[in-house]
Amino acid sequence: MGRGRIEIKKIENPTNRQVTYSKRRLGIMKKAKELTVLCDADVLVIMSSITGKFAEYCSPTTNTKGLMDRYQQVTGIDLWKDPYEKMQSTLRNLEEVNRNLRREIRQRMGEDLDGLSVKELRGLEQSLDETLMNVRRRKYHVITTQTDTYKKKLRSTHEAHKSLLRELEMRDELQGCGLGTGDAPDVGNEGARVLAFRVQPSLQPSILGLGYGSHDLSLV
Amino acid sequence: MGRGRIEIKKIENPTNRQVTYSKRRLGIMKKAKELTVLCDADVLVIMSSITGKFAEYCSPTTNTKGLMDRYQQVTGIDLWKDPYEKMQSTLRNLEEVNRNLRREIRQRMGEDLDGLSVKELRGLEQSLDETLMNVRRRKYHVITTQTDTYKKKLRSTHEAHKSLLRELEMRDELQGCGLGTGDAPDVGNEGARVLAFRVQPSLQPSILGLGYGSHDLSLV
DNA sequence: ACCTATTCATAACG
DNA sequence: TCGTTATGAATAGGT
Repeated sequence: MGRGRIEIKKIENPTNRQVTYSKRRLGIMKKAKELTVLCDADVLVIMSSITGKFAEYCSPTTNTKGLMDRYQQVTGIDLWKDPYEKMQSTLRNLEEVNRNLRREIRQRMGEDLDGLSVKELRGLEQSLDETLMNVRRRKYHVITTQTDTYKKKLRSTHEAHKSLLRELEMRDELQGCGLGTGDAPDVGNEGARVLAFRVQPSLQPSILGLGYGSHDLSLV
Repeated sequence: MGRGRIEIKKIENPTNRQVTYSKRRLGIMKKAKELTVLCDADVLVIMSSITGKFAEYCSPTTNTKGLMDRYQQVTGIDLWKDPYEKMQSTLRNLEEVNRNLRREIRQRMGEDLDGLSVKELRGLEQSLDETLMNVRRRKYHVITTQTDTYKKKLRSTHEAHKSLLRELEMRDELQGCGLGTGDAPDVGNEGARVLAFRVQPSLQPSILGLGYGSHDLSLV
């Protein structure tokens, strides 16, 4: 068709190619529409030129998604069925695991114990006992460490204080008397205040919202 | 085209319609292929006649799924993107929750305590203490209940045994002497055997595989 | 976007 | 479903 036949191979001239694409695209669209009407068929056509522009025709009786769904249902081709189902099973699995974890936590909080046998209760009791010892050990360790830190800081503060006093005394001696000793008590107060501030334990609230004592388990 | 023009409306003659469908289907396929080659374009065509048979053409450079993916990406049309992404975010969320639950369990098992402050440790300690009391209470309750049950069963078995004995004695008395007393010890043995069986404590292992003392948390 | 010579698709029929 | 053919439709190349 057209002035002389053409070989069916890629048209090298880009302009020509684009023109031909437009024309033939319309042609296919028209054919698709005609087929839809003439034969009462469902047709889906999607085209994209090298420029990335998409063109679509879908018979009015359906829509793209519906037709694709039916298509893959008939062909049995996965398309996205496989990853979807995999994901779904992963999800179910995670939910199951989650339920178990929650139940375990509840049991480790002394709730929901009705289903446990004496043997299991004994095991739980022992585990809790060991945990309690661990927690206490850890607590004492943290407290000791903190205390040591404070002691060291206190010591260094005292050192600084003393050296300041010494310096002042030396200055006093160098500059002679007459400035009094009013500064020394002040410096002492200052040190005490700093200490009081530092000794304040760092009561930062749990970053992750873990508040032991107010477990509501209302996650998700 | 063809011997005389035709109006573009549904072909009423089913045979004719089917024939036309087949021919035009091939025609569109051919055109699609030509467009693919001539213009280096991606083309997807899916057709289904009223009989439900599907026919597909997809340019060789891609595949149906790939082209559909790109198509919906460009158009932004949902298609199945929405449910998929929703699911993905749900999944991520569940995984996050899961991690938190596991961490909490680990902490309630005395591990992973390094990140906790003294206050949190104190709270955990108290919670564990309370839990321990709960568990012990529950254990004693279960043991007591079981013991009571066994006692009752034992008592009722004894009653049954005694009444059997009484009956036998009555029979012996009614039938007069001469049959000996060989039956009575036998019946007694039978009763003792039944009792021994009943007294067996039902040490069913945890149905859900929760074995306190061997927590590996290797779920999922 | 339009024109037109030419090729192609296909309706009707066997 | 397949082949043939007359005919109208599609379109390549040019403006």
